[in-house]
Amino acid sequence: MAERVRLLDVAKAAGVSQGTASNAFGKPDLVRKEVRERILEVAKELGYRGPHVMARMLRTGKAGALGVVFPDNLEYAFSDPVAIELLRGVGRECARQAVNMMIISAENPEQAITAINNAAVDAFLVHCYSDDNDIISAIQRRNQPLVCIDTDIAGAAGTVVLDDFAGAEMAAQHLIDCGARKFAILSLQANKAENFGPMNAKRRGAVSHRVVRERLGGYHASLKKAGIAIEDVVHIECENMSSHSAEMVETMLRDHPEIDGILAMSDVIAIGALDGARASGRKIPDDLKVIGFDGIAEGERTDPPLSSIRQDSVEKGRLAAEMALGETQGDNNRVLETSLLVRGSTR
Amino acid sequence: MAERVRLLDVAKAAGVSQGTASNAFGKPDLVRKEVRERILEVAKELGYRGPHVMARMLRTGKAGALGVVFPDNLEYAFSDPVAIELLRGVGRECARQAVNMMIISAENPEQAITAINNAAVDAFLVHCYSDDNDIISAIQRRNQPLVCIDTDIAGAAGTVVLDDFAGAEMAAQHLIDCGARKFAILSLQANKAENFGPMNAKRRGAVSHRVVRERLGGYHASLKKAGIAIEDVVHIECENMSSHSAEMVETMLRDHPEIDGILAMSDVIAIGALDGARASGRKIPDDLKVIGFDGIAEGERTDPPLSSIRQDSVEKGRLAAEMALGETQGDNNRVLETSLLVRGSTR
DNA sequence: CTGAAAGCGCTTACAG
DNA sequence: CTGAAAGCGCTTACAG
Repeated sequence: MAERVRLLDVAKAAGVSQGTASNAFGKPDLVRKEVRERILEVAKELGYRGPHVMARMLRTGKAGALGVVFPDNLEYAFSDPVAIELLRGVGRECARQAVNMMIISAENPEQAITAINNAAVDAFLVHCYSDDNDIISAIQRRNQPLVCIDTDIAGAAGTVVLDDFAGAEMAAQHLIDCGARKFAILSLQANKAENFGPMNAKRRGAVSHRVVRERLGGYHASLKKAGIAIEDVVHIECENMSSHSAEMVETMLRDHPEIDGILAMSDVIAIGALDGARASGRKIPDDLKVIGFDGIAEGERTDPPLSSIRQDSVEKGRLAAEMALGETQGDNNRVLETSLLVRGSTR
Repeated sequence: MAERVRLLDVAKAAGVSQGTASNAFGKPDLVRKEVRERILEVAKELGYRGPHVMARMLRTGKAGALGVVFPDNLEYAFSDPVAIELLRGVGRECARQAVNMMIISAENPEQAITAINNAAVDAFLVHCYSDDNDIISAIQRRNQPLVCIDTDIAGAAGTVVLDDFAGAEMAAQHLIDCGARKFAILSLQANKAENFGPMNAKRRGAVSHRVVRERLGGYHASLKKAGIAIEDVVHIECENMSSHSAEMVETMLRDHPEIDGILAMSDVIAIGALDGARASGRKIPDDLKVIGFDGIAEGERTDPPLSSIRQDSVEKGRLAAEMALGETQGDNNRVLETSLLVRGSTR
């Protein structure tokens, strides 16, 4: 490959100083029109490809990119429908602000830290459930704006979370209103230790993921209000994967045939629950009512269509990106609302 | 904020040269253990945050990131299930090679070109349908490895495409084997001009998107072989969106009630076709057989489950990333195979 | 194994 | 509006 043409080469060939040549590209208003055009023409003749990105970055200190990290599970970003919606929102805001989107990729936590240190970005966005995390610390060490989604982290420039408590309250209240009395709660993973299956009271007390804690609290609040004892509620911790929750629900319905209402902490889990319930011979919503959480599009096509608590994940991502990129004034701890979405799986 | 601590500050404080300090971080083997440890300790005391990313990039010329561009439609990346699978594959390979993933984001083509010029990456991956494209030219001007997915572009370092022709042949042959005789083809967008609706012979001759050209060719080959005249086949160009194809199919079945086989160029289109056919009172597969293309997971849950031509989009993305990052020897024009996926929508 | 020096390519005060 | 100069922070030949 030929030697790279530099700005200085262009400047010399055009008979101007390097500074003027630089301005011709970066600040066109500062250069007289004829001069600018001559510089651009000479540049084209020499095959100059425009200012070197890395050099400009070093000089200006601006990377023109937003880093996005998924510390809990790095492949998760492109698997979970909710995470994808989030990315769509982030992408939208990045496009609006003419900033690229750097997805930090790694196979394991150690590599993730290296990846974070190697990323030329102006700010970070983190989606995670827990806050005690080496990856988070690595980001904080970079000393750049950091916005957290779905969890609170001390020292973050901002936080975007859902009013998970209120959403869960709504979900449980809705099932109660539909006549359910014997409840099962299908929980998302509650903390770092993977411990899928029945969730006893001890484990329910050791929840470190904010989302799980809040949603559990919301469910319980409505159930208690309706006079239902929490000890009588079946709790199961599920992987966020339909095939897994389907199995869990089949087993559960064998052990607890009386269950007539399922509160699932995600639509992905709820969709599996529909499968498991159908395989167990239950008619939904007649025998058993199921409500999910998130309101993903796929819930429209299930059999029956899935009731849920709708959240606007796209907006969640967009807003977080906006905050990270520093266009937001004032309050930097945002709580987004949810709404009840009634479809065929409850009545 | 305090002044940034530089490597030179660390070197001075540790009583070594800057070069040695640099090696302590980047090439630990070249520095005696005690010296290295002293340097690292001094660094920690001074609050040195590790080598400045941009400076290292400028010096080494390596960005440690792969650029990913979706020139046809920039929001498409996080909307289309097939694009998301592609991204998952790219992400997986990036993780394997410890490289980050830079998604080029922009609201319009002009901004996209700026975004490309501002991206500090080592190589580009492009997913697109057409090859005549200002955005592609902008990437090529960067003079970095470029791998194209789903289209051929002159001067690309590599290409990953599907054997779309063979896949489409299989799809049509399968419907013929199932007894269909009166066909409709639901095409993806055929070229830059959005021209949704009936697709006459003239427009069928002006297809610039490779995928559409190949799939159309494959369908036609099987149909001709079965003695079906192409002029009798209804062709409709659809937006790649289920709600749109559903409408198109309702109208189509009103105008052409004889249709008993639908060949859809994507599963997203096919899923809409199922809706449209159901709304028109057709029983699938008894009255009408439908086959899609792609084999996305969502096709398992439709009513009835969708037959399709399966492609491995994850592997497509992964392979393209591998090629772009230069780990591939030999042939750099890969053609991936497809397979027939028979489910409830055909019999 | 260590040190002194050059230079990656640019932008931005500064002086005119 | 233009030019000369400094410096962003690092890594890497090179000489010892």
